[in-house]
Amino acid sequence: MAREPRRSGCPIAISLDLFGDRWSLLIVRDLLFADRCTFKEFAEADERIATNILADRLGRLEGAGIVERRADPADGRKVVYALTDKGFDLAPVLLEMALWAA
Amino acid sequence: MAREPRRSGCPIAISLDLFGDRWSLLIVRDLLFADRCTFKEFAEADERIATNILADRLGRLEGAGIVERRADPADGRKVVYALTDKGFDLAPVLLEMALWAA
DNA sequence: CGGCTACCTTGCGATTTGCAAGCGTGAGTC
DNA sequence: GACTCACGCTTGCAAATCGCAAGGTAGCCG
Repeated sequence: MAREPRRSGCPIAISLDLFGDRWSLLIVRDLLFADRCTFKEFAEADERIATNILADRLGRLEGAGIVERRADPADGRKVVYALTDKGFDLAPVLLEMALWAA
Repeated sequence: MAREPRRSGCPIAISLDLFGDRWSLLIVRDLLFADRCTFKEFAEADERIATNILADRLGRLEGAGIVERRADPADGRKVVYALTDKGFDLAPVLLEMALWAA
């Protein structure tokens, strides 16, 4: 998996390097608004992300400190994903995007 | 140039279908904050977008009603791009992204 | 006209995507 | 323990997209 080089110091460009694609923010949306937090639940969202892309994006988001993975203590097969504080801070971005489209 | 199929009714997904890539919002940023409005100026921004990608993204943004192209009356070679109202409405999205990265 | 500039377009190799199938481990059942 | 399924990935491979470089067309400038 190629690591994105930082293209410029512009904060907007930095943000886009981290989640400037058609899938990353949908995962954050699911975590914030749709109560989805497992691999399977993300994969079953309406937009039908492919599982390899999903695994890649979850890895990147984790690497960027936006989400955290934890084993489910109740079921060792499950991995529960959760937003970090940095991830929660993306809520206004998603909110503005939703407002714009509406 | 493939037209994106609408993947779901979610307003966030709709937004991402239109500008969910690493370049589209940088063009909007240039128009909003950097006083850039011609092809050459966009191409010379720090992030160094390739010219074929730039032409493609400008076409998509125009198709989405986010930017408008006009011939420069003073110089027939130049094409001046400008944001539509719909394009200006993206300012809060970019602002939140910049705040998040900072 | 001749040279220059602005805006694209084309060719093409490299990367990324998307679909499907498969794998490994843990849970539940007997 | 053996058997079966569920979950979270990984792999293979064709197709689409990207990015670099080069070319092409039309307008300006002398």
